[in-house]
Amino acid sequence: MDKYDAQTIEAKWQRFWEETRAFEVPNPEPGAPRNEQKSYVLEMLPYPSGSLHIGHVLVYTLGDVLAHFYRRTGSEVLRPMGYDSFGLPAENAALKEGEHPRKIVERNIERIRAQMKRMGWAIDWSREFSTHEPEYYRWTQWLFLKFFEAGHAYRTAAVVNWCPNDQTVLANEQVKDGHCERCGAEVEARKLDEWFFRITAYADELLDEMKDVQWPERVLAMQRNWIGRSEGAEILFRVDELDIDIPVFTTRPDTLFGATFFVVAPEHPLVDRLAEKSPNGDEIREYARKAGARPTKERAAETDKTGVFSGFFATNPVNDARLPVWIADYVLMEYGTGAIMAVPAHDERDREFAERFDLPIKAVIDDEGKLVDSAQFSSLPHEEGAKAIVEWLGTHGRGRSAVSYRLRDWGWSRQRYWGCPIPVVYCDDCGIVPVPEDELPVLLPEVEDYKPKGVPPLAQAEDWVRVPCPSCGREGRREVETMDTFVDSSWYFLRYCDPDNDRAPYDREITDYWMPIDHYTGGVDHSTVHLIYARYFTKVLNDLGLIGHREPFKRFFGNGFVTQGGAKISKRVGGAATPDELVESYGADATRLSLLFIGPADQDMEWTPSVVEGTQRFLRRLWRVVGEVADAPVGGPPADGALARKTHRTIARATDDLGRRHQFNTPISTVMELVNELAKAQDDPAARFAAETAVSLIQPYAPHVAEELWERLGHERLWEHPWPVADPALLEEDTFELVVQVNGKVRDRIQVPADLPEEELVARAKESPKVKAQLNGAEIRQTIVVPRKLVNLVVG
RNA sequence: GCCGAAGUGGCGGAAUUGGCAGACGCGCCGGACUCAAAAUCCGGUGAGGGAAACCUCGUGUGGGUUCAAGUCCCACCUUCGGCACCA
Repeated sequence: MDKYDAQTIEAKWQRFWEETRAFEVPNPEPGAPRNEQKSYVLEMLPYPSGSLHIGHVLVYTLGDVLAHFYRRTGSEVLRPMGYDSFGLPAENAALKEGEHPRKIVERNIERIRAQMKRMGWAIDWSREFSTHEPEYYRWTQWLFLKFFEAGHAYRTAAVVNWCPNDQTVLANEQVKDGHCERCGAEVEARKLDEWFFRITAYADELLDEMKDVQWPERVLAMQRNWIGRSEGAEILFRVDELDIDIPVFTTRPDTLFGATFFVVAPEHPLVDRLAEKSPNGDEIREYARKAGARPTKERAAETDKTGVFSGFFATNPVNDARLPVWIADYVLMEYGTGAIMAVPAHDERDREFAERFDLPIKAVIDDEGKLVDSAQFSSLPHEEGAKAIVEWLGTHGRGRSAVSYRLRDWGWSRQRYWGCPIPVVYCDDCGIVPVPEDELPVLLPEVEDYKPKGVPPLAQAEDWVRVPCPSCGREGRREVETMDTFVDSSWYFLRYCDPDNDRAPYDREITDYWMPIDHYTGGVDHSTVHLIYARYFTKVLNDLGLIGHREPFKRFFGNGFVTQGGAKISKRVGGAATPDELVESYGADATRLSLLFIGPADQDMEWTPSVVEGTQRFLRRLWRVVGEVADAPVGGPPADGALARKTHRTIARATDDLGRRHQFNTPISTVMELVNELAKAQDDPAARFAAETAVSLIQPYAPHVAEELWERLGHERLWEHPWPVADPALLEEDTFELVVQVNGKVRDRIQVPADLPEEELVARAKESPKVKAQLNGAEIRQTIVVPRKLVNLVVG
């Protein structure tokens, strides 16, 4: 038999799949019967900011394995691909290369597409699109209009994250550790007008509907942390001298009797009024100005608490205690109400402040967790006390239970060029006016200088900006900011369902068939960004009646990072292998196999050349062994010997690992075992069955070599061939190795017939010379029998 | 501090419902083929003791439950990820 030649084989089948459009799937015809079993398999779409790296090979191979597996187990599989080509990542790549973003992006897309085809991924290429194409962003704009009309989108002045390097606003979700997620520059606080989506209105839905998805706990936990829901109470404190009530939020209403002072944040709107009436107004104003200008991060880093007394007192509604009102920067305006009741006995920060400024500390919970010194609530367990106190506040009109969130509204407009234009017009008379649907898309104009400089580059396109107000017809001005890339990617999976629709973003009947996505794969770095935005979008679209589901991704698989030489591979690092080089040296099949064989795909993994050398060696071995079996004459009766049974067990294991356990590495191991067995028993009557099965089971991982060997075995179109099914009758051997333990320690292993009754198993165990030696005549106190596994003899 | 995940040979990892720890692969050692090497094939490979049969120990640490624990319970330690002056 000839040598295994990956390049020739892979070229042959890739050409065949392309010519026969093997992986295109039609949409259901209206009214026609539909395949009951559909499977929408998707991986996060790539930014065309360069070419594919080894991490991409992992993600898309994971999706590919599933797509093949589901197709062959009877599902109609939708497995599309596109490019997240608008927005910062793509634009920054273009700026680096010094050419127009469109040119760079389109060049990268061509490169990536070629790489994907060279990997042999089973993609429905007829549905491909890029988010920067007007045919796509027209509908991004259309969806925005729906959001805007329904009050989900609004524009307001806010303190936002400003990246001085990228010269644009960033969403909270795009700031990691105080730095820009994309470029790493330290983020500044700026107050300016921004577009927002009211995602906070969906905080509870985003939490509650997690129960309807099968996601890794770690990802759900990240989203929970991000949303940061805290239950507690809002309580009104009265300042008589000023005739005002100040609300505070607390998660610990049970400690209300322990409040000994009161603090408002320096940015709190009431600070001006306090200063105005206070004898030390200048000091207050000075403190508030200085403290308020500092970012939260910096304030938190301060070791000593600072603050200034206002001269006023707030009244504790439960006991009329007069609490001195302080202004201090350890209280943040952006959380709760920007004012707190301070309970130094039971809050570390309040305690530090009390100690620093010599304020009283009053304990109201004892060692047993019961309330003390709390009037009629004393001696209640503190959880009950909390409820009782909130109830009391309610009946006296001084408070109610309340919930606070860490989540902020999603700021998504960018002062940059390369993004989806926002279809609104500013009119002096009519305000913000949406562009009529039939005038979409608002095309992104060409501008001379698209480089970021703090003001939106679109403002230069004066002819484009000046437009009649759609409402009154007088002169208006277009919005010159653009949408963030995460808006584009919040609905792209719907467009794949119906990519050529020019009357709507998609046909509801078609999305109702394909959606939700059955298996979504991508990096967990998107846990609190794309994955939360897409969930939010889906819920709004559902509430607007535009789609029939509330969660976009039924199951999410968060793949680990691939490292080479210890570094995360996002760009080409020195010495790291690229997919192109790997494919050239080892072929696509060995490369694909290597990334899934290293270890569990949901954990980070270190890729080394020795792994792909190992998988290449396996493929050569498979090629030789299966080739030899294929060349041998066919014949012999149906076999039920050891090799046949091993083959059935391999089917069962690979199927269960892939279909139920979503484990990608162990199916490869189990097929390797089968090939090892087959190599030793090529004359076995079941050899051909074993060879065919090995090829069939490895097909999702290494589709080219599998197809070629399948053809040599006299068959065709393995990718459409039903997945093998194990015969339950042949899953076990007719004998098994009985483990004999004495006092729980293995003392012998004996081969026995599978159908031996329990008493007989025990008898055989006792006959073993090794066991006899151990027992040494002692009396057996207890006998444990695990059928088909072991016998344990317990002696005194 | 809070939330989450994870600690197993020289290395990546396997062990699905509590039932033989270390599958599969890498590396290493020995052998075959070869003038030689590469490739390939065959065998070995947790640690300690022993000539061997075999024995003892062994899944981060310390306890516990059980005939039996990598797996379950309690208390810790370490690493990684998220959140964090969030009241």
